[in-house]
Amino acid sequence: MDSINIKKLAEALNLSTSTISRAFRDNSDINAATKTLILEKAKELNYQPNHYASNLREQKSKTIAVIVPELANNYFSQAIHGIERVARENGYHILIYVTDDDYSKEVNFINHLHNGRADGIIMSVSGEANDHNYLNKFGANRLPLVFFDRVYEDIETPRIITNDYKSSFLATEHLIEQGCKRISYLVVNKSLSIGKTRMQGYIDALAKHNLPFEEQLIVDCSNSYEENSVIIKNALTQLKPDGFFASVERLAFATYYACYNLNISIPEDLKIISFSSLEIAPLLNPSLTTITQPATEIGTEAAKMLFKILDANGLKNLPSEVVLESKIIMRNSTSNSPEKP
Amino acid sequence: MDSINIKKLAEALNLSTSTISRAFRDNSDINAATKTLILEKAKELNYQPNHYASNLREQKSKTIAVIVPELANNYFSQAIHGIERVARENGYHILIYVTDDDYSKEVNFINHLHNGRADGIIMSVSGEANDHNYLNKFGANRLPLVFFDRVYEDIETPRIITNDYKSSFLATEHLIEQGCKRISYLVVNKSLSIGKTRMQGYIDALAKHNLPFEEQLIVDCSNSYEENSVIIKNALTQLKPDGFFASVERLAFATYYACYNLNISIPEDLKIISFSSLEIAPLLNPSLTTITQPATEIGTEAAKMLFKILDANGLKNLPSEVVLESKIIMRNSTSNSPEKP
DNA sequence: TTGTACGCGTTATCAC
DNA sequence: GTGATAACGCGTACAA
Repeated sequence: MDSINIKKLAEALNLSTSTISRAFRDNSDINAATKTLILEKAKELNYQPNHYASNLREQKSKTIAVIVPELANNYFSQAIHGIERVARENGYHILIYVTDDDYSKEVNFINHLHNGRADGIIMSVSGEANDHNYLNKFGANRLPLVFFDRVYEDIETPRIITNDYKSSFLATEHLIEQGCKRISYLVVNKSLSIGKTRMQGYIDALAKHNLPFEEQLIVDCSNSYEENSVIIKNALTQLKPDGFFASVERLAFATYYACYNLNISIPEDLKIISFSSLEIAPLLNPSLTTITQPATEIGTEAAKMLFKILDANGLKNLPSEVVLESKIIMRNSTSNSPEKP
Repeated sequence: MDSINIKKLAEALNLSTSTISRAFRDNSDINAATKTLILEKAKELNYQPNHYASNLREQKSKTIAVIVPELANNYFSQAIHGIERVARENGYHILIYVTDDDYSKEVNFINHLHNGRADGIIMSVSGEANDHNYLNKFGANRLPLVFFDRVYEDIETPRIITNDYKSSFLATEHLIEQGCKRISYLVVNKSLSIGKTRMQGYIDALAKHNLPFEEQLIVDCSNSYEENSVIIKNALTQLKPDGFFASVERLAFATYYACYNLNISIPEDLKIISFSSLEIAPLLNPSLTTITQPATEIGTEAAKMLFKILDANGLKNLPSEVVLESKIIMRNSTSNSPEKP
């Protein structure tokens, strides 16, 4: 491996390594002429300062890590896209870690990242049912951390979230206004904060409209497509709901399949509204009424927040929470007079 | 910053840094007892070897970079998911770069990556219309590189692709068999290899079935949703095709919207088949007939290929091309007797 | 404005 | 089996 380094470049130009180094930083004084000379030669020889050496020297990595539960989900892809853009604009790179909703992977990732590999972490969490204390053991050495969407309530760190309670309330109210009397709430894990918050909106909307709340109408689903299929079919046949409020888009899709299967027609027999970032929700059969979160913007804001923390460098009068607005977009899956769009 | 390092850990245990270091590698000889002692203390003090120092020392980063044109696309999300899994299993991390189909960004990313930040690159290219020579200037120092899906034909490096020609041929034939006489081919950039290959399949299938090939039936679209909307509407009204073969899923979606708008009914008036990795294609209205690429598997194979190269360490009798099979899944958008599924 | 010299945290080599 | 030491490539005091 005869790759180029600062020393060789220095020799080639008959200069010292420090001068070369200076040519690549903005702060140091250096003769403009020598600087251009160096940069030219560097380009010619394809030299770039070694990232790891710089990092070691400067004790920072210009890298942020992004941890998400899954990737095959429009919401997270869009969020990452937002993060990537902001990161790049700031000269940062992003590392991606997928937990597959596995708490132990999350813990592993976080632990490993504390070896200097990243300057900060943006995470949507996976282990709400578990112990979050692993995040505290780093003490003051914990990397700057920003939560988005799925958060640990008991961990003190900035978070970017959406107004889930209000959206859920309005979503449920929308179903009620469309005539639903027996609305079921589909959730992946109702003990998770996000599932809980959304459920509370649902419960309160029922109460406001004097509809009884039945425990059994809370349908707790899993992460497995097959299991959900069974669970949802059972819910449909046994509970006989006339409305579904899905807390996650995946559950709406599973419901569509189940309804096709059971010959239940949406929206005549069952109306459904779902949290979803799917851009082609209008193309579904029937088009799906969604609560759409500003996914890209959430990513953007999360990244901006992280950079604020990194810039602040200890000063801690930062906003601890940013709440963005989701939008309810009404379509045929909750319509009373569905027509082809 | 009083973070822990190997020296402090050594002091805390009254050992030398070398011994500590040994405890963390698998190869070196070390007393089992001291090793467990060290690992325990390390855990207690939350010590991990600094990644950048190790990298500097070992001249490798245990990191691979993934460059994709876009992220808000099921295909690439799934591919990245596959890559991430394999990388993690090999103890590697992945950096993500999104070019937004901008050639200059791609060049920038590649250049920057050659500073030691990554050990290898997996890329789906963005700049086919441009000069690919920038990849050659690194000479023997070029990082190991694997292309997937979108490749530069003139760059010699392993690639993971799908049998696009055959799929396209079969897709077109399928439309013909369903009774289409006037099939239009929707492409984003017909000069790109992927657009070209798919087009050739289309052309040859027409020929086989004695259908005339008309230049104007090749509809060249853009990356802008608005522009495509206009282009496709024009194509529908002016060319009056009875079949669409979309080389990219985005164009199929745009067609759906256009047809809703123009009151053209799919599949009665227009049949459509598209390359797409959308998992909920069955839920569209009507359900979309797709050529589905094994996206996750492509990612997996690309990553495996890269690791093979990294392991081979120069030995170059590696397969230069892996071709995976796409599947055509027939649904209602190309059906002659559509019924609700 | 430029050069010298040291150290960032780690690991490989060579002693012991 | 363990310790001392040099080197990885770079950036910055400090000296010139």
